[in-house]
Amino acid sequence: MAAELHKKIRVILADDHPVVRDGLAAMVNQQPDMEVVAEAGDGDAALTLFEQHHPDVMVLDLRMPKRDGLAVVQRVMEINPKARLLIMTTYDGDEDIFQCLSHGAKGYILKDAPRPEILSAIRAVSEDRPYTSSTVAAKALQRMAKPSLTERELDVLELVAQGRSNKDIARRLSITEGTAKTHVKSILTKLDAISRTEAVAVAHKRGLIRL
Amino acid sequence: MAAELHKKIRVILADDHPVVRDGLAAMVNQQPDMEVVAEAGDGDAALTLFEQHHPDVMVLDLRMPKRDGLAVVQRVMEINPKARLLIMTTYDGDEDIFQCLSHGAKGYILKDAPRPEILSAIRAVSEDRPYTSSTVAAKALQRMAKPSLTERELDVLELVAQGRSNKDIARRLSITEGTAKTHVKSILTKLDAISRTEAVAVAHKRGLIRL
DNA sequence: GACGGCCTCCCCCGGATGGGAGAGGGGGCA
DNA sequence: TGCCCCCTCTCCCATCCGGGGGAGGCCGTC
Repeated sequence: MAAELHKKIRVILADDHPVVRDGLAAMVNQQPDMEVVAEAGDGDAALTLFEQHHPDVMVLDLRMPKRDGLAVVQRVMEINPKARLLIMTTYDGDEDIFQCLSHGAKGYILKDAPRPEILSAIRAVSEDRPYTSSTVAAKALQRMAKPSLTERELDVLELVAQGRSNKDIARRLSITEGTAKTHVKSILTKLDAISRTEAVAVAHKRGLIRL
Repeated sequence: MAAELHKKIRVILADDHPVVRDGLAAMVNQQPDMEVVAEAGDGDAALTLFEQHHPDVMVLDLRMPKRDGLAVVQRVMEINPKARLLIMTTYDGDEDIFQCLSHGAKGYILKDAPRPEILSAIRAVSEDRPYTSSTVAAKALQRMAKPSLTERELDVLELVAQGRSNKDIARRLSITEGTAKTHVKSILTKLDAISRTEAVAVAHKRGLIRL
């Protein structure tokens, strides 16, 4: 398969750390079968460059200024549903990866992956084959088994994580305190937590919330 | 100052992301006045390589497997109090940086810093001049003004963040529930929070706890 | 139409939590 | 020695929180 010399894999890198971009670029450009055609430091730039270059693969950091990885994935898939996106991030507990994958990203890989794994992920995605690191695959299975929170519950959870009281949450969401309590109780049940503080801890661990 | 050709700055890089090491190495080795003499992927390796090479500067990631940046700083300063360490991390809300700086690290810089800033930080530290990014300096001032938690309070805070009840905390720390409550109340006062959940949120924001 | 999920609201109640105030012992520091 | 901080423990009390229910309305799908 490395014998296909007719065309190099054209790659765009999007990551807000110059250092990481340098490392990836060096790694990619050393390969005979791929090359970096552009680099972006934020989500907006990634979109612009994607439309300019139409790369074979775009490597996307999940956490970026201006527009995060998920937003970029959504927009890119609107522009070109056949786009091949490889999500790259630091933390493997991130809930967003599932969102990205379900929105059409072809692969997911951790930043601390060894070089060969990163390169083979890029090659896989370039050929339209999905690539998911084993740890993520395992988490996906776990996740399927567990009940997921509704939109409203996520709204409430976010406020709970900020340390708001039920009364305060009710005020901010324009619902009664009783309803807020109902949501909180539901969250506790689904996350298998005894207190709101534990729920926040669990939510953090599962990447349901950030910041 | 770039005219001092008699000796290159000898640098060790310690970071658990191969990609980041590649990026830094490429950047450093392009400079006429510095070179990378070794790379480490975890804290233990960093220590071993430090003793082998006695570099002019060691660039240290705060979050590393086996032994984190702070532990490496402490150990290195025991071995050689004159060692020049540059701490590098992703997140600027991290409380550990102050620990590192007070334990003798010479500089601190964010991973998303532009290339020139990283290079000048390495040069500064190599000349034994402190280097601290402006955002960190600002935070340090803020921090001085605010009351800091005691050791015991941090113990309690960690358990609170895990979602433990006062009773549970008391059991784990072998104190009475009343005492646990006293600590929690003190934490709330110092962090200016109304509830334990808000305290956890504030603590996260200030980098007092992790995970 | 019937079913089920989601959001909204309601009830009761015991235990946990937070606010206020006090107090003793130990260790460090002037 | 005296002072101050930290850790420990105590008591009181209003409030919040979490567990147990139930229930109506609005959506979809089957």
